[in-house]
Amino acid sequence: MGHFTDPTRQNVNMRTESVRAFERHAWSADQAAEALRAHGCRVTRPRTAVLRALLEHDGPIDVPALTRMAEFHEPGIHEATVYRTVATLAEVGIVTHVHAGHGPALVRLHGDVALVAVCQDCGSIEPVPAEVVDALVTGTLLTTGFVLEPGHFALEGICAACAA
Amino acid sequence: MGHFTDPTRQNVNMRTESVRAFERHAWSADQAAEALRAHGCRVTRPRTAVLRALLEHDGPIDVPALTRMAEFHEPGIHEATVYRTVATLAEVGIVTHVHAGHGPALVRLHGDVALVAVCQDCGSIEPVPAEVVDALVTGTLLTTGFVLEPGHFALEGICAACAA
DNA sequence: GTGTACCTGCAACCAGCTCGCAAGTACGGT
DNA sequence: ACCGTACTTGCGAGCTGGTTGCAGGTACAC
Repeated sequence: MGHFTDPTRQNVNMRTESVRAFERHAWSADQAAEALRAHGCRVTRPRTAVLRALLEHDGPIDVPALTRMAEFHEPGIHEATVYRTVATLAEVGIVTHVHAGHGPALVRLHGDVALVAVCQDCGSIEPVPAEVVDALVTGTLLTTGFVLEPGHFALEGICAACAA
Repeated sequence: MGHFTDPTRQNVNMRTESVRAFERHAWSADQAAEALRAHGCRVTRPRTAVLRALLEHDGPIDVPALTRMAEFHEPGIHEATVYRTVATLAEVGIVTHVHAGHGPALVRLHGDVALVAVCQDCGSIEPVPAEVVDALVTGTLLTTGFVLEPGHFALEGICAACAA
């Protein structure tokens, strides 16, 4: 799978500045718990487990995989609970979810770079450089008045490796 | 719903050149039938009904709505048949389908402009100008090597009307 | 006209996701 | 430290969008 689906490898030296910016996020476990409480939500063991799983896994991840990771911290956690937790975290502003073509939606921490491209061949997920995203958003805004929200959708195509 | 979901209204004078270009397509019913035969596919009454419905309805449309329109030409046509017909037409290259967020996929004739934006508020569908699309595709290609296929996904955000 | 391979209608099925409900638990109040 | 209540969770049923297996029908080559 993609660069961001394997939490054990980092390979930071192979990545550009914009790629590393994509992986950075503004949330720690404490900040997230604080944000939850600020919204009148309780900080429960299942929610903490989902948050820890999200923090461990940089990059977009689908709910079944996220559940398996959260299960490491909270055995027996139910997938429906993870769906509800993700919805709660989205309301609070900690995560967003993107729809990448046919498959399930992908959950990710609400970071600074917000647009990803999914390979139709191998399913890998790659970030799109911030300057390209900016050009798209401002270009669309100026020509049509449409305000794009890059955190809520994904681009599709063929990645460099599969195209070769 | 959006500008392209109501086949009875045209309002051409309110639209820009790029918008009208979006509505033009390269297919007539005869050309499409020819393309089907060239691929070894039979030209049946249900398929003709779906094609006529697509030609009547400029712009993206989901399968349930397309089925209702096709039913006008071929009463009793089954939704599963329309799904299969759309898949066949996609193989032949007559249509593409885009995934627009949460809802069903949208089917459209394989025309000249390939990227649309869907309003999360009102569901309206607007084309993105060709120059913005080109900048996105070439910018992504040059910086990451990723080959985007704008015909297969949609952008999301808030349209000018809803933003106001 | 005839045969056959493809296509259609139908219903069952599947994936992704949501919901209703009873049991459990975080946390403000005391 | 304890209690009470309102929020959360696990669980299973259910919903939506889409696919598939199969028996019967039909386009089209001959």
